[in-house]
Amino acid sequence: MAVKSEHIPKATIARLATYIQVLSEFKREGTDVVSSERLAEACSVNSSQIRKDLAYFGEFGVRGVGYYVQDLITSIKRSLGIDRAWNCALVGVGNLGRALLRHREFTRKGFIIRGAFDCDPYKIGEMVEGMEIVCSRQLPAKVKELGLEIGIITTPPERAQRAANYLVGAGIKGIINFAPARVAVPKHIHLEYVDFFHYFYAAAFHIRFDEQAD
Amino acid sequence: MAVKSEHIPKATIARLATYIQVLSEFKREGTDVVSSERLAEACSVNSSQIRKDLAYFGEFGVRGVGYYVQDLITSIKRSLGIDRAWNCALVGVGNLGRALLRHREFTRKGFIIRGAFDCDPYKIGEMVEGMEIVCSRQLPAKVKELGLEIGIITTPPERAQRAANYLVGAGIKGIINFAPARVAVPKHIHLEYVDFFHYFYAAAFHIRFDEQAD
DNA sequence: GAAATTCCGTTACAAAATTCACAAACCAAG
DNA sequence: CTTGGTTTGTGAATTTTGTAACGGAATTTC
Ligand SMILES: NC(=O)c1ccc[n+]([C@@H]2O[C@H](COP(=O)([O-])OP(=O)(O)OC[C@H]3O[C@@H](n4cnc5c(N)ncnc54)[C@H](O)[C@@H]3O)[C@@H](O)[C@H]2O)c1
Ligand SMILES: NC(=O)c1ccc[n+]([C@@H]2O[C@H](COP(=O)([O-])OP(=O)(O)OC[C@H]3O[C@@H](n4cnc5c(N)ncnc54)[C@H](O)[C@@H]3O)[C@@H](O)[C@H]2O)c1
Repeated sequence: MAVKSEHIPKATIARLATYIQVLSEFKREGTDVVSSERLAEACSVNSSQIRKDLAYFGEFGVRGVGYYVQDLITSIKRSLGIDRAWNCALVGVGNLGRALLRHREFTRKGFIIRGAFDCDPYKIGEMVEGMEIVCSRQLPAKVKELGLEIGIITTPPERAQRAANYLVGAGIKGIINFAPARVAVPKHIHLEYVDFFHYFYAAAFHIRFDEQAD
Repeated sequence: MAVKSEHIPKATIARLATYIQVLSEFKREGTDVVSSERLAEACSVNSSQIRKDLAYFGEFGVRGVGYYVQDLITSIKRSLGIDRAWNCALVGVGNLGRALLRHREFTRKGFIIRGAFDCDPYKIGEMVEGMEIVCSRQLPAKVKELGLEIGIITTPPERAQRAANYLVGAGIKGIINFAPARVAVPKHIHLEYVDFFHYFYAAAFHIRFDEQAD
């Protein structure tokens, strides 16, 4: 699906992910058609917001009717580029890495972890969830062989830069970094930071702030 | 630390978390003083942004000098309300829940998981990381007994609402929901959604978008 | 089949966030 | 003590994001 406008707000992308989640729930409940008003309520956003977000990508609704749930899910997925599978490499098979490898939802949502890499000789060769843990040095070969496009970093923070270097050198296109460390990559590589503590900090701040307001 | 202004942007809170991360790295490297310019570069933001974000909470810098790294970390922590420990309850001890329980960083950062709850009779009584898995029904008693304030939901999505209800009923103040499901809670309860797929969707979108731009 | 109703897409407007720009504050050197 | 070189904190300008309003397309009702 072609993008109409030049720049799309980061916040719009985040909301589209929420829309998919809520729409999938509607679908499971057997709802076929939904208005922007009803969807907005379920997502805790303004209904104009939804119509505007969708307008960046095309016209998906029917005036006087609303949006067909299944069609809208398909359209949003196409807009986000998740109407196809993405092959992923996971670097760092520790606690978190294993939890991700065992999570079936990644495959179901089209993010297929096809390679698991570690540098610990005791771990290399071990099977996790039907996948053999491979030495990080083999990344370049595996990236080419398996067509890996997205790298997932779940190493300790002090090793995150090295993992990123391996991934970039191997020709990966994007990186999702779960380690709490900033990493430097060439600017054509897309980089996302996932920091759980952001959420905890925000919660702590608001809980204390709300208390003070009383 | 008193808050100067009424409303503080959500984005500011998120950035403060990044500042702490980067400042901690500076500290480890032995840097004592840092200018907003240098911090900005390391965080990939504008330097006025940093000064403005900090100004919401007070005046932490010295003109002509910059910010004392350790002092600034302390000040930001106080501003966010993480200058003390927060007792947490984890509901749903599966793959992800276990990874979180084993993660030492939570305790180090002041988010201490003091209770692990599950509803699976086979899991109740099991020890994980020195903690006994307890039946969810005991939440109200444990919340009072241990002074638990933040609930972490790591149940399957279809059980997330029930877990939230338990937590709210038990008197928790905030919830961090790792399950991909919207939940309804009274508005005095602070709720944060952690959805890994947001990051994957954003990566997929940008990788494809950047390719198209060529 | 006309009128009333619903609800999308878009434009116009308002609000919020970000960046700019500069006075005031600080330090170091002479 | 003064001067010169920095760097903060903040009001003003700019950019971005979100909301409201409304014309028009589709459906339903009578
Ligand atoms: N466990 C959690 O719940 C959790 C939560 C939030 C963030 N994190 C972050 O995720 C990361 C991983 O956490 P964890 O608990 O799984 O740690 P872990 O120590 O259990 O696992 C890290 C793994 O990375 C491997 N590794 C180290 N250097 C490597 C390299 N250069 N190349 C490939 N593999 C390498 C190690 O051998 C190990 O298997 C950490 O940065 C942590 O801060 C973890
Ligand atoms: N595993 C991952 O890497 C991962 C990644 C992203 C999101 N998630 C989400 O996190 C959640 C947990 O994932 P998981 O892989 O750990 O699943 P899991 O099935 O391994 O664990 C879920 C646990 O919750 C318990 N549970 C169910 N209902 C409960 C209730 N009412 N009260 C208390 N406990 C209850 C189950 O007994 C089980 O132990 C899911 O919603 C999943 O979508 C997981």
